[in-house]
Amino acid sequence: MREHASDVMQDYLKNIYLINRENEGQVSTSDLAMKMGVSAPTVTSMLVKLGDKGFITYEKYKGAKLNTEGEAIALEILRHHRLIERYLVEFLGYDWSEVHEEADVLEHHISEELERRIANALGNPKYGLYGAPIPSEDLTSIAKDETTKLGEHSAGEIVVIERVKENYIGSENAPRTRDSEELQYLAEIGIIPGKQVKIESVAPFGMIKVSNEKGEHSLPKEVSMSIHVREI
Amino acid sequence: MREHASDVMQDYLKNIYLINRENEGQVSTSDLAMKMGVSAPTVTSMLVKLGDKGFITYEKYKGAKLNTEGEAIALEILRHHRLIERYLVEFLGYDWSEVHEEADVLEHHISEELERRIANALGNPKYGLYGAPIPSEDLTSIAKDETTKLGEHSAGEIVVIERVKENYIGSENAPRTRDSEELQYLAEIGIIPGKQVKIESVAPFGMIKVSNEKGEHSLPKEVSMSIHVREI
DNA sequence: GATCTTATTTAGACCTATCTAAACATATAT
DNA sequence: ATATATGTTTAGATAGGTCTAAATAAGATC
Ligand SMILES: [Mn+2]
Ligand SMILES: [Mn+2]
Ligand SMILES: [Mn+2]
Ligand SMILES: [Mn+2]
Repeated sequence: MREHASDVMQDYLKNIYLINRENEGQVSTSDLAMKMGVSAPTVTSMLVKLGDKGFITYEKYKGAKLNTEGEAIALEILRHHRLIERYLVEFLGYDWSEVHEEADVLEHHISEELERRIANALGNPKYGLYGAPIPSEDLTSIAKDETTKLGEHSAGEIVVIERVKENYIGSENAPRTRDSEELQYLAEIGIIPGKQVKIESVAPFGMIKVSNEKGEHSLPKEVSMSIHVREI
Repeated sequence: MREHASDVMQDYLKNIYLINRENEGQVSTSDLAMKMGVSAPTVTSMLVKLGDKGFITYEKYKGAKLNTEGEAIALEILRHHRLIERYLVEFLGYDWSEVHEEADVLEHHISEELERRIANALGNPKYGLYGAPIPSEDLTSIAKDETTKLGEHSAGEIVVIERVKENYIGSENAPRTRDSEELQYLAEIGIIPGKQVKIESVAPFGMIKVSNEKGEHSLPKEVSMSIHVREI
């Protein structure tokens, strides 16, 4: 029936999907290499394989784009990831800053049965931590993200944090995965889903200054663009 | 520090440990091949690698024996396995016949942190499903198995089922892993931890006939030797 | 103890995922 | 339009885990 995708391939497909969310069009070799933490030639050879298996359409020097099958796999893994994260927080007392790496491994190794049971225990949620939408069980739909980015707001506005992204575009325009320490720091200064912040000013270089009950905090552009909020 | 053991190596070490429990002395290439579901040459080459890494002592044509390091890894994986099985049953409503395969995969992929949280949720138990002893967190001790084997009892005795082994020595003297259907069948005829059976007779070839509220059931030697009980 | 049988190892191959160094293509700047 | 810089692919190598076919060692039988 469906071609088999190894764990590693699943990660490539998931990351192609995630990069593509940020960055419409084809996904480049170097963006993927950065995200996957491997060399560019490694990516090239993998893209060829993924293309042969029909998961993606790959054009030399142009980049990769998911096909229907590849997207289904990406959504499947993303669903696992977000369900696992939420489960670990709600049922095993993890802090939201600690679950990402655990989920990044387990996402490839839970059975469909365990996925169902975890989803069920959580009440079959449509959103995971920080409002990240969870693909539906049949992998046909994924809730739309209704939020805006903190970095797009202007001085004086008050917003509610909805979501702190795990993956974002870093300072050199390279995608990266935020690590626990970074998430922890943001938590410490009160950048936590559900909490409010006021935009104090937007300084040069897109630096943004926000305030909350923990005081005033300056965030660089890349960071403020990775925090999703809702205006009130 | 410690040499790295891949997932596959972890399974070899775990299975060397388990075979050795049944069968004192060195573990043979063919027993391991059977248990792992791979060819004999594959095992030979893996035993050489495990020897080079210091996990086992391997002598050509004589078989393998775990070293301290290899045993620690085996116990670690076994601990994960048994904690996961019990967690799935107690917290996610799995039936005890369904969890083995799930645990066989997940045992390699949970972090030490998740292991601790799972153990904690279960009250840091010393025994898993069917009374299978769980190695301690520091991997130095494992509770002793106080049970006897159903197949060692005589007609007239009444025993309580303590444990239905997942791994046992099959009819051709080859170790095998019991599958869900088999566990399910045993469950259906009332061979379930905690339940009593009376030994009705011991027939030729070690065939044993037992009775309980579900009626009379005949079990072949290999099966009766894989069911641990306590006399009352 | 010579012979037959069975267990084990050796040899040689393949597939996956990765790397570095070198070649080449595309995009940018002068 | 040419030169330069950057991004991408090709080439060739390595390591892990597996296989089948063939050689060889150990164990069992007579
Ligand atoms: Mn992953
Ligand atoms: Mn799934
Ligand atoms: Mn396993
Ligand atoms: Mn552990």
